[in-house]
Amino acid sequence: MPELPEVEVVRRGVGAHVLGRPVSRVEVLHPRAVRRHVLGGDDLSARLTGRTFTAACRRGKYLWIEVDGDEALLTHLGMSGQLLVQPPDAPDEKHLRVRFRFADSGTELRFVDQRTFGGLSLDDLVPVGAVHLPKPVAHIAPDPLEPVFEPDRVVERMRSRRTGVKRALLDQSLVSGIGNIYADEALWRAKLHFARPTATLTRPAVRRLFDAVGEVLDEALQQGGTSFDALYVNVNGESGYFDRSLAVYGQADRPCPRCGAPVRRDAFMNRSSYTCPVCQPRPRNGHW
DNA sequence: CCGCTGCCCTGCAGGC
DNA sequence: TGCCTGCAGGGCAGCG
Repeated sequence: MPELPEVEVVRRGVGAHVLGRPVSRVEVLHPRAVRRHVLGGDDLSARLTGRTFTAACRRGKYLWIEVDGDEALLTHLGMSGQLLVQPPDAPDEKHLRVRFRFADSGTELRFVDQRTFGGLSLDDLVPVGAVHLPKPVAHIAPDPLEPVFEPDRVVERMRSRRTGVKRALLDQSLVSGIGNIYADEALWRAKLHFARPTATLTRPAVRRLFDAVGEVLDEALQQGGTSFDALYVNVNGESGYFDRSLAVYGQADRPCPRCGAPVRRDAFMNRSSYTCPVCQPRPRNGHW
């Protein structure tokens, strides 16, 4: 469940259900789910057994659970990953990849992932600036909901790029947590076309864009994230409701909520971009 | 260093 | 009915 609001919903669920509970058994049911754990599934399992989850943390779309304070079980949900808290007698999900049992014999933590783009690993925590991050997350920029996010600095970095504004929004080393849905929604709110060159944007325009990013992420989080189908759920298997508030994402041919013009879909980066052709005119000659 | 393409997977919808 | 293509919310290696 991919973008920041959905991952944050899962982080809160994990934090509420598995902290302080010693792990009694880890079953790795699909090797691809632990491919980023270099020493393999048996090692992951052995090193977690008997230890206790102490905190649930997140940066951008990465989620990790600190283990006794010095290591972290790092998770990326990829396109279709889920972390579910389930009673031990609940039937195995079709795409169950990793199961964590606890010494109290209560609920299990399950990693379920249809497309196996996501995965788990156990990593050392390293200091990065004012925070500690799992090593593979060290190069990921702060997300807009973190206290260490510095808007002015990110505005300048974005303006110094030589690329289109949507490509920059999706670059997790510039600002993290934004994926295809919230990029399109924020660009619509800021009335910017996805191909607008970052270098042609004024400082106030980029600031307005990041204001829009912050608003759309906050609103989505308040509604439990965006769920188009059963693949995107919280730890209890429940869907979010922000799909009802989407202005343009997935809304091809439906009216723009602001001006009524039909929303258009364009191919972009092997994916799709949705825009209002009136509110977000395509830039011409590298300008607008 | 930076920007960009291709690829890793499974499942579903729609066209033929 | 079944086969094929295109598409899906992500990230990374490797290229120029």
